[in-house]
Amino acid sequence: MLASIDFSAPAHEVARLLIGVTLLIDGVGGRIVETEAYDQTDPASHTYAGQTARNVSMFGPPGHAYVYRSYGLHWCFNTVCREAGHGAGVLLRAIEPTHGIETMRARRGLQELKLLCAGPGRLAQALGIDSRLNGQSLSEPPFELLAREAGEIEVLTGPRIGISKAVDVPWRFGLRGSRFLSRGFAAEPGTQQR
DNA sequence: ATGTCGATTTGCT
DNA sequence: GCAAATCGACATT
Repeated sequence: MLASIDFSAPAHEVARLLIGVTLLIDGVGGRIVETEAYDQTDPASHTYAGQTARNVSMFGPPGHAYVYRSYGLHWCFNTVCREAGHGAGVLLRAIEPTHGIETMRARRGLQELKLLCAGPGRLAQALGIDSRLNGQSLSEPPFELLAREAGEIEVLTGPRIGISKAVDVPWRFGLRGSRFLSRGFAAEPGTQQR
């Protein structure tokens, strides 16, 4: 069943809606368990200072991909939010591997399931994400978004990771109880730290 | 279990 | 020139 996400909503709402949704690229991927929201009013966002060659797709239509290179070597994957021109998006930080696990293991050169997609760079490597996908629509191949199963899920929130500005904005979201998070949430003792 | 360091693109917010 | 929405290797406790 296809997921119907309203990507024109504010980034922090979309970030919450995406938890539990299954993302596949060429049939490979899994259930989204961790996201972070960024928007143009946010000093930690790539779009804070306006449009540049790197971030153009974040100013494009919602429901498309923004892919950028992090620290010069990792790819990171975002979904663009709000109406075109707002420069808002959601960073996918962790996925629970469910589809094409052997493909992901091969791409990552790694056996351990827990670390296959636990982190934005790892997730991008496992799903084969690179700049070719930048600006592409998420409602067309190779992308597939499947609605989460019926029933309640609990979403945790906390401060975002790896930034030095707006560190107190609680725009990191995670699926409670998942062992596939990139890190635990402070509010939830008992969840792993790594 | 925790620390530090290197790889290397992008924009200077 | 330098910091960055990161990760893995290697060192030390």
